Amino acid sequence: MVELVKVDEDIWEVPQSYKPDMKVPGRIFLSDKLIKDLEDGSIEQVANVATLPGIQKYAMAMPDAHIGYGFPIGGVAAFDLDTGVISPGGVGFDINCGVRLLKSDLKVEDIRKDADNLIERLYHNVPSGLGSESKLRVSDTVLNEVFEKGARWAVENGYGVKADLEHCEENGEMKGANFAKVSKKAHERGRSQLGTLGSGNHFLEIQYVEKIYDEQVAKAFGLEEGKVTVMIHCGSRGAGHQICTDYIKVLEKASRKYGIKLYDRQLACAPLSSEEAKDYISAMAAAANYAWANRQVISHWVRETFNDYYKSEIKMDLLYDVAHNVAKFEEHDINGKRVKVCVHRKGATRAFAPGREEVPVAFRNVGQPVIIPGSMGSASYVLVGTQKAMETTFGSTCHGAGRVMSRHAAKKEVRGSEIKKELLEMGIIVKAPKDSAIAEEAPEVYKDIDDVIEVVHRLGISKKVARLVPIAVAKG
DNA sequence: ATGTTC
Repeated sequence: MVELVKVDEDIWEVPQSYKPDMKVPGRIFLSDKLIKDLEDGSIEQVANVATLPGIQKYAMAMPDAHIGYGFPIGGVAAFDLDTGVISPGGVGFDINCGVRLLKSDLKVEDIRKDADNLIERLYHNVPSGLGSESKLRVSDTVLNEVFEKGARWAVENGYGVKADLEHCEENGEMKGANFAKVSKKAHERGRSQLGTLGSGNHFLEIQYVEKIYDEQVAKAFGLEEGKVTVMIHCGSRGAGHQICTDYIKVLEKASRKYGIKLYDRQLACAPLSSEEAKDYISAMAAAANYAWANRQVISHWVRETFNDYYKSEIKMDLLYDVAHNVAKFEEHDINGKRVKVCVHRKGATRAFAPGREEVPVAFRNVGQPVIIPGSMGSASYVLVGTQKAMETTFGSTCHGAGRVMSRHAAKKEVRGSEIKKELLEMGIIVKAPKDSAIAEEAPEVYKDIDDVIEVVHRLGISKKVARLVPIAVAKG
């Protein structure tokens, strides 16, 4: 196993000499404390990614990194448009898994007594769990619209307001999506799941702003200490999963066809200029749009639930919606030149600096809101994108706490009923379909979110704005 | 993450 070289505080390098075909070195952003939890396999995966054609600067891993399919989760890699590739493994199975944060005007002390009832209703109104089906049934024609318009489809059909769209990455609508590139099977899986949370670490959480770190940015984001927020963490469900599965096969063939040497079969990819890559990109965009529509529909039901419960219109503005599993075409400064590259972020969040045109006008002078969900029962964070991120990580940061124990191991090691009790003693209500779902997501199977955030803050690849603490959580 | 096995 390769020795990591510490090049600076919180920065570790996988030397380019480790594998003969590495085009660039690897960079892993980790504190001395967190490096103990880093699996050897993650380092190997970073090195493997560095062998792919056209990769720029470094193959990177954020402090929440762990082993994933081909690329590590927490991985960032940018590829040159002429010489580089795109890989479904660099995006992930849950295409455009992401997080959004709704801001209410309610105060934490006013809502405590209602939390039990509220989460019960939210749990009822937003279907969750493995294979969960929506109360919304869409026709083929409508589903195609969802694939191509994303959150805009939802807003145009009464699920939310126009302002919501301005507060999503890509306005909740990735261009270039083509439903014709989505298989029949993916269509079928998508039809019944629009407006569902899913399972695993996906959740819907009532929280409050416990602490503000940056008054000026918090003000620009409209965050106030003691105010209630709602966080929604989910993705593209079975549709995105099927699209990923379908295109891994296509790109495995393409890898052979174009003679790309793969250190790991899971790195299947195709040159960005190829037909296979273009098809995957069109389908990936469709999945991304499905995920945005999904989070938008869920947001609408959350608003409805609160309004109905309090018998009045509760302010529930969208702060922002981030995608942490997607590949995007962006301009970055590389070797003194501004070039367009394809940035893969898999379990990594865009953290764009002030001034970037991708950042909504309302936040353009402070930077992009970065929303980082904690594990169940732990804090979540709002951060802000920085120039340092642009220079160091192609404008990227971490996406969460990151696992330290597999789902399988967690189910054996941890008792869900115990966790539920412990959380309740801490004042956190958990609603889940079964106790084993709670065990898989227990706080102790994740790294400490505060440690992960400390690293990205100290590195400056995003800066702390606010810490959010859970009150009640509904999960799949 | 996922109708957890083409």
